[in-house]
Amino acid sequence: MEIDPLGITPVYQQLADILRAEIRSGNLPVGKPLPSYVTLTQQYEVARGTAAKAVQLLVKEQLVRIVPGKGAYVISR
Amino acid sequence: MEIDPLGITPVYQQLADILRAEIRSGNLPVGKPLPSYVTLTQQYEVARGTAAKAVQLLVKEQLVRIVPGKGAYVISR
DNA sequence: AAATATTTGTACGTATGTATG
DNA sequence: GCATACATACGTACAAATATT
Repeated sequence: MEIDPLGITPVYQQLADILRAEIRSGNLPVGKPLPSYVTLTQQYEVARGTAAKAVQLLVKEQLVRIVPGKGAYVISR
Repeated sequence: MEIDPLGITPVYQQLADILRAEIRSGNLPVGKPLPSYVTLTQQYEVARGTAAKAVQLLVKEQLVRIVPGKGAYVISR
């Protein structure tokens, strides 16, 4: 999956879409943490705040639960 | 109302609290827009993103509705 | 017990895009 | 076209929570 920084869809949405797809597919299994912000920023070349915003969307969708100091864990798919 | 940048409560929460109080008191009446981000940043000496985050909280609480290019209007109190 | 590393939380400042008037 | 206002995005920095050494 690729992110288009110039696309119509905001980058944070694109990233959330990617992560959601990874969760739904089981590629990111329940109980496992998402890649850290640092990893996400490097892997998708987005800013940290953008990565955080994307993950927050998934939290709102109750797909992940964030544990400060630990990670963002997949709780459902 | 004052913001304490070193307080326990996050600045964006403090600002949201202040604005909420202004709305509840009728000081910021229904139908009127909140001060703009520029005004908020100057008045409370916070960053623009912080002001935006505070206003977003009020949106979530359905106290205000943001109209892009116009302002953040009080819709309830 | 203490120091270090990792990860999320908050906050800053800045730049650019989009919508409205 | 221009000014105003919100939206998105970047990069950076430090604090707080957690885990490990």
